[in-house]
Amino acid sequence: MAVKQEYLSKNQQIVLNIIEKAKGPLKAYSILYNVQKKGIKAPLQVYRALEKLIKIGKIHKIESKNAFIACNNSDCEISNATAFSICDNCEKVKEIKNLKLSKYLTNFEDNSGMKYKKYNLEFFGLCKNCKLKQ
Amino acid sequence: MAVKQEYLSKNQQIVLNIIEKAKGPLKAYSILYNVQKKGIKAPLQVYRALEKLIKIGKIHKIESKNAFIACNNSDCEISNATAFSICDNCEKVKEIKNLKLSKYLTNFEDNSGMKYKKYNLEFFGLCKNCKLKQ
DNA sequence: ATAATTAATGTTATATTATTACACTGTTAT
DNA sequence: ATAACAGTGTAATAATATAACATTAATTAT
Ligand SMILES: [Zn+2]
Ligand SMILES: [Zn+2]
Ligand SMILES: [Zn+2]
Ligand SMILES: [Zn+2]
Repeated sequence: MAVKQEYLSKNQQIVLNIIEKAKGPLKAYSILYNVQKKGIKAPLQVYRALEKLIKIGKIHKIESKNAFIACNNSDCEISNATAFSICDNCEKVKEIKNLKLSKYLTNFEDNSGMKYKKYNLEFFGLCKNCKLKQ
Repeated sequence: MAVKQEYLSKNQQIVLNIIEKAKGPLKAYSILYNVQKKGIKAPLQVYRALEKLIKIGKIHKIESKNAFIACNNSDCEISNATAFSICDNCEKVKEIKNLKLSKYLTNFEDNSGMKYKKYNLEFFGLCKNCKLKQ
């Protein structure tokens, strides 16, 4: 399978680096504060980089948190089929890789027979750590 | 099955009414403008009502749109297990009622054996109307 | 019945998230 | 060389959401 080579611009690379280094999802303005030493000064520069990175599947937006996380799947094709687990307590977020799940949802037809070309699924609960501590 | 009776306050009822009458999801500030004649003056009054209505399952938040829609399921239990279809073109949103899907997701275990107590799923594609017009 | 507790309200101010508008630069295609 | 496109920089502003504080109403416990 031929993988499309994506060249990242300076700002896109800076933003991607910081998201990839982070332990959890980052918010746009937190990214901004962290990259100001690198010359990125304005929100828009961050948002533009985020937009591109999402488009090419390098990162995803966690919608319920307005935050951004690096893609955990080497397979880019799955970027229009995303699933996450989110801990209600410590806010830890993990991208779920599960072929059965993604197949099930990609092939899902609603009652009217309609199929979809993209989905985003967010699961909530307590992560292992937080479950133990209770 | 005993259904817990929920009494809505004045503001909650006003906000619910307008969301239920709407054809599609409403944004918080659009709700605000629409209820100012009824005496609700500030964003916080709307957000507080929304918070409560979400909690009791009368409405849901469409996370990818920051908008709010009335629940389409008489069964309140499903409010922690939500699925929507969203048209990329006309932005029409429909709550998906599908027992198989909700069972599948409610019972889903990730690779580490973890189960979740809540999920939200958003499907994207073209609705029937928009598919025809293409 | 009254005190304590909880839920809701009203209001102002402010924080957070995201986009519009405009001028400019560099790269690729014909 | 010109057009088309993707990216940049900057300022201003729009849109979404919450904090803080004072007050009132409704519910529950004694
Ligand atoms: Zn991914
Ligand atoms: Zn946790
Ligand atoms: Zn519902
Ligand atoms: Zn449509």
